[in-house]
Parts: sequence; structure tokens; C-alpha cells
Amino acid sequence: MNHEHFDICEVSIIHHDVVARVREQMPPEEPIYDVSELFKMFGDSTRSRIICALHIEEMCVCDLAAVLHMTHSAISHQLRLLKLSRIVKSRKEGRVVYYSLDDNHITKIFTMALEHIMEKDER
Amino acid sequence: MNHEHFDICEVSIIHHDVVARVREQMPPEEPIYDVSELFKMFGDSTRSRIICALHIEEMCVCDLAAVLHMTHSAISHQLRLLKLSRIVKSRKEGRVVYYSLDDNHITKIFTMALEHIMEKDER
DNA sequence: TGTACATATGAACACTTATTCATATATTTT
DNA sequence: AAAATATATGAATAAGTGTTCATATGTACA
Repeated sequence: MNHEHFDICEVSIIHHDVVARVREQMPPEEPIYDVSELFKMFGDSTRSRIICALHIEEMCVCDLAAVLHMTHSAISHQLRLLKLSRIVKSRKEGRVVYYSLDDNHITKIFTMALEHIMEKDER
Repeated sequence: MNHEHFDICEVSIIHHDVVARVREQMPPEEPIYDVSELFKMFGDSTRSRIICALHIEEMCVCDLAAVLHMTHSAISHQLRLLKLSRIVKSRKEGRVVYYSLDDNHITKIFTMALEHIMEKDER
């Protein structure tokens, strides 16, 4: 039996076979971390509302602030994060910046989740 | 033109038509909030790793702690949150509690996201 | 050139949250 | 009944995060 020690030792194990199997099959750390980072973006209701709004139509900061009843600054800060995560892209026209959903595979997941939640819990 | 005031006033609007349309079509607040709460659960890498592990096989706290190199307490705290969110369910056998993914529509979204992220960014 | 305005951003603050430590509960075993 | 052990939980601490306020940047227009 394998007695190797890990960063955190003193962990009792009941099912050695299960642990071994799961260790083998676990996906690599990095993508798991990336998924978490993505979901962190969806995990704030202000950002979720922004995403919903932009799903309907491209908008500028002004209009988003009006729709969501929030300050321009708050919206702008969140849009910055959403842009960094490539959930949102922007297009400048004069001094107005129009934001829209960056059409990558990711935003589909969000709308899917929303639909699932909206079709009344069947349990 | 409509000059109604909202909770937060003094918000300048550029495109009144767009704002009006989006206000009409926005999904109700509650499901958006619920989606955020769900994604908040996925938005922590410890919880994501737990979900990945349980996706492979049902496990007890001990084994999860061993797989993820974390303390029993940390795992237990997170499992409590995951259970509250109905992402995870438990089954007791003697003094051992086995956790597994609660097979609702939701966990599919997580694995979908992971797969999408793992198939190399094509952009 | 100067004023108005849309957006961006840095710092501060309040709030949330993940982990740790200590301890409690529950079940099995001796 | 007592000891061992698997899990749960309360409190504390540390780290992270969203919003606000003040201010900066950049563009349009007078």
C-alpha cells in the first residue's frame, strides 16, 4: 500500500480504492480553476442582469444604468470585469461605447441555466 | 416622453427606445437572482473540485479530503453549502456519510461548461 | 479653445466568504 | 460504558469583492 505524503498530511482515508480511482480520473486543476473563474462572473446578480440586458440588445453604459437603476460607475466597473473575462465586447462610436455579448460558447451556458431555472422546479 | 423617477434617479439616458424595449423584455428579477446564487456555488474552485470528484464517484468526507488535500472541516463546510443549493445529496451508512451529485438538471450545466473550457479556446 | 458629457478608474469602505481551530454530535467497537 | 472515529458546526480570522465617491480621460460641439 502506498504511504506517500501530500501537502496536507494526517488525512484519514476510508476507501483507498475509491480515492485512487478518483485521483486518476480527476480532470486537471487548471480547467477546473478556469471554470470557477467564469462562474464567478455569473455569480453576481448585477453582472447577471447586465448579461440578460445585453442578451436582448446592445447597449451603452448610460442605458444599462437606466435599465438596472444603478450608477454609471458601478456598471462601468462590472463591464470592465465582464470584458476581461471575454463575456462582453465593446464597440466605440464617438464618445459612446456600445457593449454586447461576446459570442463565444460561454454565454450559451448562462442562458441555458436561466431557462432551466425559469421552467419551474420539477422535484 | 416619460419622466418617471426610479429608486436611483439622475440617470441620463441616451437611447430611450432601446431602454424601453429592454425594460419590457428583461426576465423577472427573481430567476436572475436564483441563477446568480447557483453560479456562486460553482464559482469557488474548492466546490468545483468537489463537484468534479463526485461526478466520478460517490464519496465520503474523508475520501474527498484526501483527494483534494484539504481538511475534513473545510470539505464539510462546503458540502453543507452544496447540499443547501441541492447540487449534492447525501446518504448515511453507519457513521459514514456518502455524498453524490443531486441529479437535477443543474449539474449538467457545470460539466458542459467544463467540457467547453477544456476543448482549447478556439478564437 | 473651452465646455459638456460619456465613460473609465483609483481608493476607500462595507460586506461577504473560505478556511482554520476548537468543540460537539452521532455511531461503532471494545 | 468508554474509547475511537466520521462528520458537523460555531466563532474567529483573513482574504476577496461590489459599490460609492472623487477624479481622470477622451470625444463632440459651440
